[in-house]
Amino acid sequence: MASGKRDHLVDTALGLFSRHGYHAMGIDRILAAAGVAKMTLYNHFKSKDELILAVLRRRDERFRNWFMRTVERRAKAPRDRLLAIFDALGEWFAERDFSGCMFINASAEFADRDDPIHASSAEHKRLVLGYIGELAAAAGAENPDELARQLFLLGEGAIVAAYVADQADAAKQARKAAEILLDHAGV
Amino acid sequence: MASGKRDHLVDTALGLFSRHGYHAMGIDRILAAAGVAKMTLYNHFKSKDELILAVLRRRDERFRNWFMRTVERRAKAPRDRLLAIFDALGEWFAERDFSGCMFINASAEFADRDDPIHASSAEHKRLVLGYIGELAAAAGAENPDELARQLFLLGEGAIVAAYVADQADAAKQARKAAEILLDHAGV
DNA sequence: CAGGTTATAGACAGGTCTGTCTGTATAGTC
DNA sequence: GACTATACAGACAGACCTGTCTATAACCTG
Repeated sequence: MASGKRDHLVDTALGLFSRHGYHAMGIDRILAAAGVAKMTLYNHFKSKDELILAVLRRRDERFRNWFMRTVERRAKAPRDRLLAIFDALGEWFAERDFSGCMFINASAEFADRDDPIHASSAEHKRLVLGYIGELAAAAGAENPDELARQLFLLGEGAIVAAYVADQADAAKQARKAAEILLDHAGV
Repeated sequence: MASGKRDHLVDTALGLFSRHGYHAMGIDRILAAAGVAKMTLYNHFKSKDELILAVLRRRDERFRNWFMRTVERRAKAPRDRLLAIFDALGEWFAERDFSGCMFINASAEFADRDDPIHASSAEHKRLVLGYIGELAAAAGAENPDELARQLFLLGEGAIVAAYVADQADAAKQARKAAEILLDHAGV
């Protein structure tokens, strides 16, 4: 094993940062929860910020894998896959410990656009948008990029509505709006 | 004057929390920037959290005033006002020190839904949604509440896209999508 | 001018934070 | 069995945090 400890540390930190935020969750509590010594952390990471970056990389990888798999499992037809985006979001929002999007939350805490943590969050959003763009292209939309950006806005809006405003059915509303946009885009 | 110091303190804190986040910005820096003594703060507020709540109340009041005034100044016809929502957002995003939505950011840092700060953010979003609902009703939409919720999602999505993903033209994209939804709603 | 309110500066307590250091133990490899 | 890498516990430094306290100064109001 290259480093089972490192993996375990990142996993533990992922859960705690997600539920409590990045500044509010201290290193010591993460270490205690993971059962790992402090020097092990600083052996693998230069700083807390680097641990956060590793957490975000893992979250990006896991989330997008789960998201794409769920969309493609739930629907086969290209148009249906674009709608399944919102079914997947609905699944996510319904999780018992749903704590919003780790990347939106990270950008809130690391406001400087040049901060690597903010930049990493931006990159995640670009990748999600890119995936929606692929789906839109596969569906033969007239302007796939534009359609993708509009569906992306609905998705991000749904995340905020579900997390901040506690609107449990935000994903359903977004789906209804998406249907109208798909009709209009000739999909 | 009941308390010019208190007002000034809240204003200063508003700017600093907005630009740097709530946990990252300490009381001492706020006091130094405001030129106010610590005891003055704790004379007016029981704790830092109460200062944050006062900041959010003021931000809610100012933002919604500005938002409604801008929408109603830019357009007179009901349908145009629903679209002017996104022009107003575009204005906001273009401000030099645009730092995202203070309420979305507050919810990110105060994750517990029972936290008064999170609850206050939820209330702000409900009020914004309510205003859009009024505009949709005035425009004679078939289902004004549903239309309002969908436009609200586009607006929140645009905020995230502009702030997290650095999409400067998010408001324009949201406006295009909104036009399609308005057509469909018979407005 | 007197009295009370409100502000001031700044020390202080007690806690928490990140990051460093020491010395020990465990486990795998030559 | 010796060597090396990795992990351990826990003390520690130094900074920063919130919130309290004291003692003094300014400013209205009567």
